[in-house]
Amino acid sequence: MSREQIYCDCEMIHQEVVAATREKMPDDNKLYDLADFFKMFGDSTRVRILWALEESEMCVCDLAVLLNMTKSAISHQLKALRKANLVKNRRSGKIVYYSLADDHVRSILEKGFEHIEE
Amino acid sequence: MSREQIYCDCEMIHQEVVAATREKMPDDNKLYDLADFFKMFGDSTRVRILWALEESEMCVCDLAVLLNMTKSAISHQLKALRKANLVKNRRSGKIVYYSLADDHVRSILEKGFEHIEE
DNA sequence: ATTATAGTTGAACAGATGCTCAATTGTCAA
DNA sequence: TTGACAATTGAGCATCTGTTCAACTATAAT
Repeated sequence: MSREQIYCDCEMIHQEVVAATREKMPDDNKLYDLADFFKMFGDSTRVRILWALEESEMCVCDLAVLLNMTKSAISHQLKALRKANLVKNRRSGKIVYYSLADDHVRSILEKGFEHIEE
Repeated sequence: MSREQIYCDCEMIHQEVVAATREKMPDDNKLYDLADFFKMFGDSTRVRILWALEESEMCVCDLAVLLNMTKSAISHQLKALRKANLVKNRRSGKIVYYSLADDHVRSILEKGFEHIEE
């Protein structure tokens, strides 16, 4: 009994299409990583942080004031963004400056904007 | 007492930067919409559906078989994708065919891929 | 050393999210 | 009109996620 019949209570309607697509699809693990990557853009706090850092390097306090949130909340989100390699930081005395780590951020944000503007 | 001091227990470090960024930032509601849009790409099931539909139009059964999931689970996600204007559908008899509704999908997926491939 | 401020961290909690399950709708064929 | 199959829907449930809160570290100034 094939793997497919475990879940789907239906006859396979278009076998060739499914088979061909299965061939062309990237590996599942790649697609999980891709979803995790986009998850970073799927929260308004993180999107606003990214948009802000697009304008200029900023410290945690700047972002907290700008977004009207606690430093803690911002810091937690910056940690997630750092883990996803979307932002990087440098320390100068007591202050930690964050900036974008990736050139793709702007173009991804803009592509998204194009969509919702329609 | 200004709006900012409600939340942030710190002195504003770089007032000009914050003020300038606030000017340039899009409206908050726009950024919430943007986050909601990217949320659609932030789940592996939906990403796999989008990737599959990039190859070819498919019915719910095809997708269920391809992704090894129930029709119900697929249908729920297709509903979300439809609501976000990312997929459209057409009925032919008992079968409902889904396809991409937006040209941006491919380029957004590819931009994401570029990032995680580094 | 003590104090103050920037930033980080982990636990806890509330709300969001994705799947399952059962019931239902829509369409076609007998 | 009855039965079969594609698809949808809503409730329920378990998990994930984002914020708060309190405690902590790091750095600089007095």
